[in-house]
Amino acid sequence: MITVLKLEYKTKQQDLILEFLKNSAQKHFTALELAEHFKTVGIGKATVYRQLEKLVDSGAVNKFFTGENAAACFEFVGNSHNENGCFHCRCELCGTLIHLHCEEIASVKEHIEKTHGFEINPFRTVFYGICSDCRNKK
Amino acid sequence: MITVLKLEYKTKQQDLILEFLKNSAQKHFTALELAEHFKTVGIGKATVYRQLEKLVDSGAVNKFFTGENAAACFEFVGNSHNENGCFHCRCELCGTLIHLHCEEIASVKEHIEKTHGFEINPFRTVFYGICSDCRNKK
DNA sequence: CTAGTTGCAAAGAGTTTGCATGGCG
DNA sequence: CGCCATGCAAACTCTTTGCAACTAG
Repeated sequence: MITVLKLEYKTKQQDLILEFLKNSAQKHFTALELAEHFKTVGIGKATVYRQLEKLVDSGAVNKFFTGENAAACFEFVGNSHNENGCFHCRCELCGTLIHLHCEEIASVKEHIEKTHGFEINPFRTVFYGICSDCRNKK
Repeated sequence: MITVLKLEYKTKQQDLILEFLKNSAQKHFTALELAEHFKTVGIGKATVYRQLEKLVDSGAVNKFFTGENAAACFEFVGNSHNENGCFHCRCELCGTLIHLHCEEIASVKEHIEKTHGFEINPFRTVFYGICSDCRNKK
């Protein structure tokens, strides 16, 4: 259960990116959004991509695809791979991404694992559908 | 239960693409793979993209992201919109697509709808994870 | 000092768009 | 005939790579 964030080589760029994501837990950003944000500090686009890759490998950051525009999203998950797993819901109309922490879903994860032999990866799985806001608008 | 694939304008390119996907049910292709395949018949890349979009809108074809390389995948799902909703599980290792008909999952769909106000679209939603075969191999 | 990192710009992969031509209804 | 679809190429978006300068260990 111990995640070793073995980032042997430390650079200030790496620190800045990790800190920013850590302080924005539960929020997600595309690589380009991050690149844009760090441009002011003088961190180049390529560095953002390269550091994100390392952070994902280290387990500190989660990478997932929303399917919206083929742009990957990144978000801090830390060393605490919480067993419940946090699922994402993406609204097909307005694009909002909703984080779902729910016992009932965690139990389905378990059900599928035991009964169907399929081990769900909550970090990659995204539920598509219509959010309550958009439903009400209709 | 009848899905009307209302494709008012019919072209032979559209027919070719739909037929090909229908005859390859359970298989998935990227847009570029399809474009490559139809290049020999004289169908342009842009047409493949544009027709795929329409077929997805019509419900005949499902579009999903493997997350592997940010390339979208397409596969025939037909008019069989069974009300239970058939969920897909995609193995991250071997790429197998598993069709899941299960009461328990249908109930979660309902739960999320009622409790979280989010209306899941079973056709777009794909569970990512590791299938039993690949788990056993490890 | 050595090896990994940075930033820039250029290259790549996947997808979308503009526009003139062609085909369905 | 009018309108949408087609095909080509160019444009666009997201991501990766080459390379010289730089920096952590």
